[in-house]
Amino acid sequence: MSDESTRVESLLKECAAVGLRRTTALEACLRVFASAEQPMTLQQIAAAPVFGVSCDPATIYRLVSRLEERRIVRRIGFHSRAAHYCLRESSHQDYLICRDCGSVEVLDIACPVEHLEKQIAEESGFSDIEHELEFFGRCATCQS
Amino acid sequence: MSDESTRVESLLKECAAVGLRRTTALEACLRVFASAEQPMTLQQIAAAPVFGVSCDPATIYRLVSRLEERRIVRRIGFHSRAAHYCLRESSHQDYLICRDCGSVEVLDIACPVEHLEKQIAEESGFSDIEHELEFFGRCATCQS
DNA sequence: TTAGATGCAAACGATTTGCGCGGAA
DNA sequence: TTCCGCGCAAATCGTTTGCATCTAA
Repeated sequence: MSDESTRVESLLKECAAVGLRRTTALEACLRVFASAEQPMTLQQIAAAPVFGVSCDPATIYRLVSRLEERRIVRRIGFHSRAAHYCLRESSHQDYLICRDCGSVEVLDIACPVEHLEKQIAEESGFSDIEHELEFFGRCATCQS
Repeated sequence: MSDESTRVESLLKECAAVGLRRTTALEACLRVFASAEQPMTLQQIAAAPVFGVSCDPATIYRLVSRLEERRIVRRIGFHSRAAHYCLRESSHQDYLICRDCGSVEVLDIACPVEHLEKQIAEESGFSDIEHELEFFGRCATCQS
């Protein structure tokens, strides 16, 4: 609650610092992200109850794009047609996705590849390396 | 060459074994996959010179979907809007993608997470687990 | 006052589906 | 002869963009 509000407040400061205006939509959007358990699609964000009925998809699209450019949110691929987004602030996460029902679980493991990034950067000449690791399988429910 | 033909031939046998008919499109499609250096999009496949001028995208879509269902090809997300596909036969690969120009490199590293799959399966109840690991960065060219 | 945001509507690109025809088995 | 696979055309879906209006700074 208050915990989440504090979080949103600090995110808003971060946004202000990178030149974003404090609009209703931004605030609502951050609130959605802060309370989300999992990465969300633009549609899911737009449909969240924080926005009265719902919000214009184009607005959400541009808003989230701005947040992604400023590196406040991270984009995740999964295998669905729609992209998913989550806050960058939380530490890096890896995911386990059911290829039948599409459910997403956040994996609670020490990410095993972070140390590889430096090595790969050196060998390839790439800079600013990040990674994305996903496991796909069939969840218990879908196996029956 | 002849090496590639042998490979295509063996893939065709595999296809026949899972109930696919030996059509011109299937053969051409497998040839494209066999000679591809990297995962390809449906569009790239459809535009390959092996198909006269080009092939109907719907045909490629259904063809590749069938191949994916039969587990002959694997689908890969990357972050582009279009999905990429590659043959499953080759051993598992991890990728390094430039987030500016979209170029794809196949990483020549021992994949560090394969041993995690069993552990994750046990803890989560998921079955048939596979993973996808991608590194994103800016390639040397895009840094200038 | 003014540059950045929003809403609405229309354009796009990548699938995805319906349907009638043709060819592999 | 039968059923799978193909091409064409149309529908979907998730963005992505143009433009006029609004508003935080």
